[in-house]
Amino acid sequence: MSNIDFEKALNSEQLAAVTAPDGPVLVIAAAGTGKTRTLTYRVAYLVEKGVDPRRVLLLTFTNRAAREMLERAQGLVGEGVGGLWGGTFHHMANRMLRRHGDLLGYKLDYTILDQDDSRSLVRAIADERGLLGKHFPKPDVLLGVFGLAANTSKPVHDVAAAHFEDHPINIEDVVKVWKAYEARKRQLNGMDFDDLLCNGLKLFRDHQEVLAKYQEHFQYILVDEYQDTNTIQASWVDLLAEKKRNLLVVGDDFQSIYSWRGADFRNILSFPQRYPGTVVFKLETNYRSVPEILAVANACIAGNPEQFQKSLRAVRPASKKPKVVHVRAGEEQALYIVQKIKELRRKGYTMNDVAVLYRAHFHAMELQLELARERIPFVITSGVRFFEQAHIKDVCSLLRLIVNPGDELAFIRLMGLMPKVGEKTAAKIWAALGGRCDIKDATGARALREKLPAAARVEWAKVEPIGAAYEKDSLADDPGEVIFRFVKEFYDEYAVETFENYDRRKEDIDALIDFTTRFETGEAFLSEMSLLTNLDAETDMPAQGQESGIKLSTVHQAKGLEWNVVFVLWAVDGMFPSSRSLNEGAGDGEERRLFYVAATRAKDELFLMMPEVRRTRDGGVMFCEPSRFVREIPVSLLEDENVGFI
DNA sequence: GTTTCGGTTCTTTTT
DNA sequence: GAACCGAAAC
Repeated sequence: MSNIDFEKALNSEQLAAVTAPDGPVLVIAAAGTGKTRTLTYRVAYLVEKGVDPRRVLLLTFTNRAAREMLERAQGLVGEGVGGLWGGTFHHMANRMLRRHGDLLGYKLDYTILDQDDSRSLVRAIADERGLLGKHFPKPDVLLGVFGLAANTSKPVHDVAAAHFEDHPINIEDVVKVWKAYEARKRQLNGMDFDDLLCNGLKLFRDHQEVLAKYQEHFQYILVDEYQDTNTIQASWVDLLAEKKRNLLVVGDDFQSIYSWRGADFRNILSFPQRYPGTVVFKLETNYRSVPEILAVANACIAGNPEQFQKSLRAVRPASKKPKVVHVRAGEEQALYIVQKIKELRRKGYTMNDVAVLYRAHFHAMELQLELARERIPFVITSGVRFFEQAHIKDVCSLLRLIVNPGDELAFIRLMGLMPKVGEKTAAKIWAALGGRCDIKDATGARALREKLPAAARVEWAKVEPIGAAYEKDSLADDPGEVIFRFVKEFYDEYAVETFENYDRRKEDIDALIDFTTRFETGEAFLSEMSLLTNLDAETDMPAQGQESGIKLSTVHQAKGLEWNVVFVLWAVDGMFPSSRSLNEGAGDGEERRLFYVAATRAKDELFLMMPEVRRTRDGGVMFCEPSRFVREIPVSLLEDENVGFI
């Protein structure tokens, strides 16, 4: 019943990859060459061939990519793709660990710690050891080191020594904090993001019977963005695919931009050696951008010599050259963009056709102000993740504690909401309760009540009955109801008194409660919430959604997306490439790839913004050098515009 | 000893 | 903003 005309829908490069025979396949897909299309059709092709979709695994790096591909595949073969395993590495690891985590000594209701939780825990540990404040790295820096060690399977000691090379940091202290961090996570029955991956791998390595089951189960494995896999992920896939060897990976080493979290594009380069008999396909025909933009992209990436050679072939007709816009400073940059946007609007572009991309969130500060002043709608993928905002985490803390009574972090957060209770008091009570607090159980609830200060006891009285009602009203399968009652009985009043922007926060909370209805257990909801990014929140949360407007985004978050018109902010040395990354000493290869990703997002027009000066905090100015990535592009490929002093 | 509050400083990239 | 620091208040 083949009702898909593969030959008509795909070009010859894509068709070859889609209909590739069984065995290892490597698809090198340059930007805009129909990578998603190819993967989607590959899924459809397999299903049409009679493969049971439940035995196909599709791994992606973002939830968005997973959803997009599943939706598109469904469009092709209808309900036929139902049951396909699709999602991020973290999701898949979580799915397996929820079944088999007990083999590694976890209780199956373990909590997933997000960045914010990990940070609190590390801070608390450093504080207890008197390491906070003075010459000791901040929690985020420590977590970066721990994470890199985990994702590259290297000892923390070595990674820390390399990272703090010429700084007087006591490496032994760093290792001690790490050990304590590991122990505390165990105690509270929690895993951070890296633990999900590491334990996912450990599960396969240490438990042959589990591995064998999944090896047998998955007939076909497809991996998207393979250039961004780290050692752990690559090994995990290798184990899983070992038996059937029907592994198809897609990627582009030019777009590898996650080495700072352990990604190693050598995984993709060495794939043919690791899998003898690999068939390699190259997709180089670019449908997205006009030839002038591709010429700039090709010229830019030529600065990175040691990569797979490939170049983007244009099919669209000639158009305009990308523009380098010289402006005075950040404010003028914002003014120029606003003016240009108005022009584009007159030309018939809608606001959804335009994106502004930048290296770091704070680069867009002036622009945000200017857009707001001009009442031009914009959507921003902000720095703070939706699910990590204080009010969102607050309202979930009760549910978290109920689901996992060992969740120290949830307990401390929840108690911190009570008057006269702060971090210290909460930690003391937690210790007095023996590192566990089950408020579903009347004895547990009483034990807690007795230890609270009088002022807190009054407030707590409003919350406590929800714990008792949990079993009685069978709230276990209704996470939203727990949050709803918590807000109604206690948090709403607290929020009014605490936040000056109560209304906005209340909207978020309502959207969150709405969001929970799609989950059948508290634990499923909590896992999902930790693993979703704010990008997903934007599309998943009804109240957040329906926005349309100019997109403001970091280049990292823009990966895989495209717009008709793209502005790149601050194309100057020190901003893009960022000075921090240059100081890391790893060269500028990754920043160049990032610049390449930015340029290849544009379909019709590309603007590289180049302010002459940066205002410093003390009111002075600092002159900026044009970005080395722009200087490397032959001038004949670009058009200059001098805005001068507005 | 802790909490709370007000002022100051500083922003890389993310599952 | 939000994390951090210091000082007042409990």
